[in-house]
Amino acid sequence: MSHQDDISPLALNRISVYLRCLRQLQEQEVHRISSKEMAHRFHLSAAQIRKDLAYFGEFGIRGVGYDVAHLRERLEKLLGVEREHPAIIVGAGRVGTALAQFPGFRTSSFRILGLFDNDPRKVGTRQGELTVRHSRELGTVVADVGAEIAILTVPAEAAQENYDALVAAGIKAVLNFAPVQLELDPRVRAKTVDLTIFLEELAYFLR
Amino acid sequence: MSHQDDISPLALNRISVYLRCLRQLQEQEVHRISSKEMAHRFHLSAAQIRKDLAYFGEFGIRGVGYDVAHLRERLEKLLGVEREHPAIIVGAGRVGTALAQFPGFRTSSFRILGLFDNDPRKVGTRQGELTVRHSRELGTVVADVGAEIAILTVPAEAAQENYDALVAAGIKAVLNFAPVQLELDPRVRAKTVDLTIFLEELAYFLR
DNA sequence: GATTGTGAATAGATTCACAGCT
DNA sequence: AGCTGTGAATCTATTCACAATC
Repeated sequence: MSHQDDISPLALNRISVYLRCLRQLQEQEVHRISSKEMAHRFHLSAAQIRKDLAYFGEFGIRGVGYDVAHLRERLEKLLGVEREHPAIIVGAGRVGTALAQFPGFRTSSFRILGLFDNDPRKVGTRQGELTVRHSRELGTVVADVGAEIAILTVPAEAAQENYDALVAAGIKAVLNFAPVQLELDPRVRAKTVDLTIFLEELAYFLR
Repeated sequence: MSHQDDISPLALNRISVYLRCLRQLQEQEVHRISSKEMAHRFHLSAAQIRKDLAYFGEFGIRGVGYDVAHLRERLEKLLGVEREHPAIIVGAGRVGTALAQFPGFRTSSFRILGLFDNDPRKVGTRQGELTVRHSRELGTVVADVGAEIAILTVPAEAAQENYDALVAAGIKAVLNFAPVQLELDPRVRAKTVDLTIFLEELAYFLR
């Protein structure tokens, strides 16, 4: 928005971390904080905090530090989470239904507005405030509610076809939980989150 | 194990990806593959595959490629997933119970041998093959079953105390799903997986 | 002839250290 | 006096390109 698109995903993820820290500071009624103090409290690097923030503009006051509320607002705008993002979940298995009812979404900018599955036994069942709809209705619903983001929680072998269906439905971004290398459409950003890769990373260090 | 410990987490995660690809190739009865062909099939980089693999030894045959079954075995040993890893889940909320019954664990080297919560209403309930136990029993069970890895699925405000309890119980590694910056004990490897950070990364690119 | 393994080259990320503000 | 913002230095990762090998 305010800056170029070519920031590294690592730096971008750190911006999210800073935002989370700032929210916590605000709850603790801390109004001002220096990069040094923030690094100390949250086990981060002060130089990196300053570099990351300076990349997007001058957010601090020399000699003083950062205004917590102000910086938080700026970072929320930066990440685009100052407005709501309509989202859907595709795959009403255990993980999909768990996420559908995730209370953290209440305080986030992401609104889960649909939950889909292609198993007729699941279609029509209620999950919290949502009713499972058939995957074939994906296209209509994405258009109707203006869904931008899809969370993909289908089995590995169904991931690609569902990704393709989401692309066709006009979704903008996909968070994929299936352990596959998706063939990506350049118009639709995707991020894969694979539990076993995290566990294997930990396993490597077990000796 | 076979090599130094100072590999980057990125390269390590790519090794997991290669392993996943090799398993898929084996199912398709592909016995030999070149880095180029593998890169092409799975949308990876051939040079990087070779560099990553060569870092741990000479696994291929010049002019020919890699033996799928052999390379798979080597990578499994490398990651330490050729033996089973006893694991527990702490936090029997929606995410914890969904993971407890995750069918993917059946074919993995990770065995979920305990599920814990401190809510007395949850203690004693069954989740698949597991019965929820009270968190105060953590220490005993970790010792009894020799649990190495804990998956932490408690609310954010309870994450640090549960992490500390796991450290005290002698756990070796923790996969944390709570959105907090944990204060880490240097003896216990931890990896935090934060859903909102992934979603915010996607949100940034929505324009 | 084909493909690996690898040093050299490039690109990218992090840390240092201090000039420039408040 | 203290802290940010930043260029320069360092460290790390990726890509290139080719000699070594089958």
